[in-house]
Amino acid sequence: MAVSQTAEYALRAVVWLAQKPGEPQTTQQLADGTQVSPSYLPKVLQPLGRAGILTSQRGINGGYTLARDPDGLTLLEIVNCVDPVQRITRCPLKLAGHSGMLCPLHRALDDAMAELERTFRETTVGALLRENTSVTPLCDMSPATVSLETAAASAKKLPPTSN
Amino acid sequence: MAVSQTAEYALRAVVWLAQKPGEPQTTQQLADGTQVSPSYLPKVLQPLGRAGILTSQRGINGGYTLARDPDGLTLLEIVNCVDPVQRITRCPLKLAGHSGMLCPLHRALDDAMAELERTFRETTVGALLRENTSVTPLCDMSPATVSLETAAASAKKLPPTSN
DNA sequence: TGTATTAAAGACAAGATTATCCACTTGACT
DNA sequence: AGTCAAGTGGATAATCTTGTCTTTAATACA
Repeated sequence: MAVSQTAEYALRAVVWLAQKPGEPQTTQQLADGTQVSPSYLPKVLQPLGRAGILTSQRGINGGYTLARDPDGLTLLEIVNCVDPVQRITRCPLKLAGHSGMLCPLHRALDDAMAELERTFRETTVGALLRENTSVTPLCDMSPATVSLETAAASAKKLPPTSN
Repeated sequence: MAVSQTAEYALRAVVWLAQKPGEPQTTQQLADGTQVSPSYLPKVLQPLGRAGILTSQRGINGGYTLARDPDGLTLLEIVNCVDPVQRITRCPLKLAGHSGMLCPLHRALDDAMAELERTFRETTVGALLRENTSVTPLCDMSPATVSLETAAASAKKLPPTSN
């Protein structure tokens, strides 16, 4: 039982975008920065676009931009776009007498999902960025890694943009 | 994001068995009672057997029996047998500088998984059975349902055992 | 010892998730 | 308009989860 790959990818992408406000990031840039396959990433981002969490722009200087204030954007909204937290509202066994109420087992399972939901709802992207842990703001760019990544990126095909 | 089918099935089966102490339940009885496919159920139960949560006995009067005291048996142990709660112990992106500590994003994700784990660990099977809700102890047998189920079961092939 | 009953194990099928690729559209900038 | 750089959408493949079936092994009982 884990956060799905797709949800992971979506969260990484949004956090990355939140660190690049006003700079549209191409699929390639996002894929490099978040270590997600560039061919799969668009599939992950499309639901986020439809939900208004990010905007996409085609053509030169296009890419994805965060459309929401990071401080008002919860992790729950993001995961719910791509892999919704499924609450249990009625007994999965269709049993007579379980109309409104859940049996103890499914009550317990739904409580667990509710906890998960709460944790995700209480964390905003903005709050993540402001945490000053020793490691890094997001999940990337310690000095060594940054130089490696940009080296790899420019080696591929990117012009030496200032980044 | 939800509890997997397999984990659901395992939990249903264990709760069912906890309600039938000392009466080995055959795959068919368990499948009827928990509404799990009788051809899939054995696959779900085998890991529970290996973990010592239940015992199985072949032959006449065989079946599955709960091997543990329901009050000492947590939901976490059960789900961990078939669909382990995966904690995040190191950054999924292999980044330099993230040896011991998680970045804020993965810290948050792991916190959510920890909450899930805690909820499951704090609920025992015994506690579920003792809850006296209006619905029923487990997820089954309101009077109407019981008669329907036993009717269906005996219609299939079971001799009119006293049950 | 033989037979009926039951779980165990493994091969296989169906479905969902994850991932790849290509043709197409949009947009910016000559 | 023409051209290049991007995202969009659809078809397809690979992998994992879920489910089925058949054969085998164990157990009880006559």
